[in-house]
Amino acid sequence: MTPPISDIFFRLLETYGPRGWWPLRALRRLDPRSGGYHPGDFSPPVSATQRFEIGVGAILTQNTTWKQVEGCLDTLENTGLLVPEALLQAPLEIIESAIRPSGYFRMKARKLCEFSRFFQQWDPDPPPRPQLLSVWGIGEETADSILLYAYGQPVFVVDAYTRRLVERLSGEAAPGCAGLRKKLTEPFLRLETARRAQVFNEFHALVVQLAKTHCRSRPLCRGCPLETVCISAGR
DNA sequence: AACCAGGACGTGA
DNA sequence: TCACGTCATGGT
Repeated sequence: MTPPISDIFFRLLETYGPRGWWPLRALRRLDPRSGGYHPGDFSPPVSATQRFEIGVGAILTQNTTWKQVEGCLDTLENTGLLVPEALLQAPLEIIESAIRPSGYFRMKARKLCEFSRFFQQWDPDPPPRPQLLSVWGIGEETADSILLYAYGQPVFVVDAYTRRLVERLSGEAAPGCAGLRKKLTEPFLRLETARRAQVFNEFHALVVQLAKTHCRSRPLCRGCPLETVCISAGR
């Protein structure tokens, strides 16, 4: 039978160690495994500048690799656009050219403007989830990432990787996004809020790591840290 | 050379 | 609600 979710979490944590998300550019040099910092140090991130960077990054990384996004964040920063006020008064073509490598650059330029306006209204208060979801360009995963990583809210981020992992572990179809989030959240409800946020912070980062190395669309089960507990293991 | 990447939206059934 | 097309660049 599939082990408890907490067991999955600890197996991943033992294997990969703390991931140190969100990967803010200011922290790029620090190696999460070098002991240079502790993942709890950044939840929640301290400055409005960093919260905005997280939101922008969450949008830019939609269906794209983080590596592409990093370059775009640098370009935005270097052109003075990594600030909500500046983004809102900049010509659309300037924004588009700055974020081109992240793909969907026309859509994402619009999304960044929508998010900037929203950010001005709410930050530094953590926005209510429904309000965040009402922003054009911010869906469930992006909203949850922002709530968790920018505002330290105890939200379990459910993305395509999470669903894939759960389905492979159990061998059966997972519930919808809301149902899956509830199912994954419940085992941790006895933890106090800040600790829960810290666990969810690491958990999502670890799931992404697993998805990149083993639990890919074409699975590489050899050497997977969950090989002994996964019903689909062996391919 | 197809396939995938830390999705979301619009549309028609 | 769900399936499907669209958005787009870059790495493997």
